[in-house]
Amino acid sequence: MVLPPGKGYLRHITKSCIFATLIKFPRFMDYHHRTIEKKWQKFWADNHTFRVDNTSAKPKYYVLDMFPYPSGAGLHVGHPLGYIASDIFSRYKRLKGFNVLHPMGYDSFGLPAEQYAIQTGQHPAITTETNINRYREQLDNIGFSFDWSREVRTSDPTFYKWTQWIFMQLFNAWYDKSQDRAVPIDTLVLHFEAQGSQGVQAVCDEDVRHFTAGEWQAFTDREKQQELLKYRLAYLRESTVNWCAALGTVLANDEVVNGVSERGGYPVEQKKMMQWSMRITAYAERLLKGLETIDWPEPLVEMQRNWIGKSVGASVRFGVPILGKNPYIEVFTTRVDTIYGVNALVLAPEHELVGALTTDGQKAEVEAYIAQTKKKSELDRMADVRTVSGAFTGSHAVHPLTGKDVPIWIADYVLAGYGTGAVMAVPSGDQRDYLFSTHFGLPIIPISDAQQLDGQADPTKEGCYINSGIINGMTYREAVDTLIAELEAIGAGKATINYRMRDAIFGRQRYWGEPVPVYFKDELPQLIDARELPLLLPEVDKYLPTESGEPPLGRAKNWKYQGTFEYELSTMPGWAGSSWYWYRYMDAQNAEAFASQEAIGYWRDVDLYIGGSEHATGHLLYSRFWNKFLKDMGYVIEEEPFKKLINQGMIQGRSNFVYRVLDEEGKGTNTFVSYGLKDQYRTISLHVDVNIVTNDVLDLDKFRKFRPDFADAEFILENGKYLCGHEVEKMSKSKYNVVNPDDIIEQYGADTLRMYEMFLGPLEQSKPWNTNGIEGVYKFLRKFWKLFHDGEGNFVVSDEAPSRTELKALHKIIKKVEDDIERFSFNTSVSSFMICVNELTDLKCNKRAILEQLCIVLQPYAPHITEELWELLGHAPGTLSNASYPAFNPDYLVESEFAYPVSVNGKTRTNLTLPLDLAQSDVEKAVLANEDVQRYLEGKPVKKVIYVKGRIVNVVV
RNA sequence: GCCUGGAUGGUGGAACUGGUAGACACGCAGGACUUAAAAUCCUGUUCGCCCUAAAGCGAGUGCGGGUUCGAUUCCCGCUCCAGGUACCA
Repeated sequence: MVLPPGKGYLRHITKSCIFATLIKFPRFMDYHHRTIEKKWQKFWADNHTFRVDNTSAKPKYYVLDMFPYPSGAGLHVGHPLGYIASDIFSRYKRLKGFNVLHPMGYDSFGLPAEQYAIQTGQHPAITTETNINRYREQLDNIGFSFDWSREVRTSDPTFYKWTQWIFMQLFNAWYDKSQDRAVPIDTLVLHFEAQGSQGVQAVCDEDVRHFTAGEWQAFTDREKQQELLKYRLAYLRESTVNWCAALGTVLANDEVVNGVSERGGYPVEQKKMMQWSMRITAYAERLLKGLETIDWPEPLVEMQRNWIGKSVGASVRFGVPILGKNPYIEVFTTRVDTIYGVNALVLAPEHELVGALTTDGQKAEVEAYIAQTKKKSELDRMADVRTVSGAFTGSHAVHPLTGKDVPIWIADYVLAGYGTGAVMAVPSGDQRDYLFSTHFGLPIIPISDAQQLDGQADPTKEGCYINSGIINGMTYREAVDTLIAELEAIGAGKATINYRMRDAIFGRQRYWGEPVPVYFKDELPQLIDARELPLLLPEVDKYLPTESGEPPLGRAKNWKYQGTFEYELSTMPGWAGSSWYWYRYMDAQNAEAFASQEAIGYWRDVDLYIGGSEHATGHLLYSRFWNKFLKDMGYVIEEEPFKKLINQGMIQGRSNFVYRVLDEEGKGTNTFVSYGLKDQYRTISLHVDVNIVTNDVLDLDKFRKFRPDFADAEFILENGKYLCGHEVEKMSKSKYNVVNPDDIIEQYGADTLRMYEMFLGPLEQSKPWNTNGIEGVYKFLRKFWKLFHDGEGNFVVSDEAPSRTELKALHKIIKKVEDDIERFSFNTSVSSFMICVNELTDLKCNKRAILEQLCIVLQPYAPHITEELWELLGHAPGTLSNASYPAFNPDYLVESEFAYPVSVNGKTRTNLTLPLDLAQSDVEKAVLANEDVQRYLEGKPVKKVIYVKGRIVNVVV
């Protein structure tokens, strides 16, 4: 007998079936997933089956999952999807003879634990530890082949020591454009000492000073440090942050919704603060170029490209005599060819020159406008994107080529943060400029004979230029080259590349993160001594900002460097630890380095990385940046860290509903009507726990226990059942649609869960979780188990030589699974396993030669049941994990004949079995001789016979 | 708006290079075994028409066109859905 899933064994032997049980006993050998899975999980852990060495004669393969943040809610059934896929791949690669690194760890710094600490006073380290233990238990239940000896936790001092160490390397480096790489800051100091700032090609702040070697040497130490900070890759910068006074903290952009804090709804203001930043813009071009060398999903590559946002154009200086010291405004344009169509310069309202440019007469108007835009940005500015607004400053600039006066305006359609925060308005070529000009009655000058200006701008590059001075009559390409040359000659502009991406802020006014290994001396940041790493996170009395508005670390008592100097009080952002963690797995215990050169030399990069696409422009960009930096400094080898990347789809929730009948007054009654009959009543829908619903049929007893007020619920059934409605929503507790993998495993086993998650559909596709259908996979495993057992449940395999049909079934699956795994099509493998086992069941095949090989092929998907059967087959326990994937022999699949579908004019009419080695003329003869074919030809003359060997025959009349 | 995916039975999905659309499952219907249930097994299941049945006919992969002997697959135009992005000069 087979035990009913999910229920206690003895509890379910009712009186009436005890007799039957006694007769049929003993049936020990039934598929009993709970004992089997526990047994093998313990065996793998006790024997360190999946521990991997950093040396091997085998080729290396590194399979990485995006590590999780251990949240208090634990894993739901959606989380392991990617882990299961990567585990199947890892196990497969091991069978294929690779030395596979497949580790797991925790991204354990983060906001939720801190939030919990603020509310309860419990130290985030304790919360985190508890959550990690829960995660580990859940992960272990699924039977992953992780090498846990390499586990990392970003919040562990032995880990964040190296995060801090990398920060120090970034602080001690600058980007030399002449070598196109980062180099130690000492080289810059040497340059300054020898030649001053002359000839330095750096990615740096805009306000760097120009000085001679002598001047440099005469600088005070403080001046030197101040200047160097403008070059460092980790540097301090005044940045605008979302400051929420009520919460006393800085919020991330996604914590601000409609101008107020997501939590609590408090007002948020833009505040300037000194912040640590990372000069990621130095790597913009390499980050862009690298995308061509990696095998990532196209949408993700596209997202990174857009994020980096490269645009090629020119910067042009318009002279503004009244400005005095630097008498010009610089604009960036991708269409320098339209420069003769300029009718105005438009600056962002926040542009730093607005004050100086505003004449007395326009002052009131400009100030009113600025006030208006400020208010607007606090509200939802996106809403009225198309409203044209602006104000004239009263000043004029000089067109660099025509010498004519160009009025200077401000308008909020120009963004302060992009380019130079100023544009040259060309209404004939740019729709925004067009709307602006028509609104304010500015002239619109056509600049090309191909332009059609019927109520809108025409950005065409076709035709020849008109009204355009030195480029009149030229085409686009000629015009651009001519203009750039001319602008350069007169010192009014040059070809420029602009990137949308900006330097990343690298500080949070939070507690639960890595302390920045910096202290302040004379208000200048200094690194602590590397030997003092890690700089431990100090204890605080509360996890809130101080009364004076400093971050929580300001509360730490006696927390001073060498007892004197103030430490940096902000901590690192969430992405710090995750920007390099894959290297730590290579050599997780190393106390001397973040990983040894030998380990890095062996593992090099991640061959396969699986994770969600939500990290497209965060983690995946920062990681590539840090990796390139570490490579520049000679610590790592590869330019790109993740060779191939796959996004697993999101698993959404599938909610179930019951329908409560309402009485005449619209009040809820105690009666619930089944889904199909609900339209006959006035009802209100209520979420019901999906765990008490099977195939949309409600378990009435469980429902009565679901909530106390349902205890006496009555039902209007259809066909004797209560059917629930359903809807796809986010998986969340409040919607009662969370499915815990532990429950599934208890009922059906980990092997079933693993296979079912894969069976659900293509890995990359998002889909709702629906437990309907899991029975099919469970049945499959029981059928597979039965192949090895007789009707009495005794393990019986035969040593007889397999038949050709049996060998064909086996080799079909060997080939199919190999092909499927290589292209990450795990769902089709599961189907094929089912087909294979169905075939072998029909053949009553229990031959060792077949079943042994099948165990190996199935092992990556269902590791527990296969290990058990492998042992029963007489192999040493645990050896299945290191078996060799069977070699595919195409001979077993060769067919001598094929049942051709025969179609007439493209419509399939009949099947005809013909030898495969028949010549085309013989095929035609055979087909045309066929009765069915003749019937469809209706005596019409045959024009042509299409014959594709092994595929189809098509008769055209 | 723009970029990127996607749309196939009652449901999840399959069809890999243009070659038998709906594999494999779920669900449903019917049957066998059973006192009964569970489990297991068998049969059927795209839709419509016709029919006692067998068989047959027609339509069919979001919609409309096209290329081709042949299109879920390639091309053009559209609709809807999902994700990303947003006045980026």
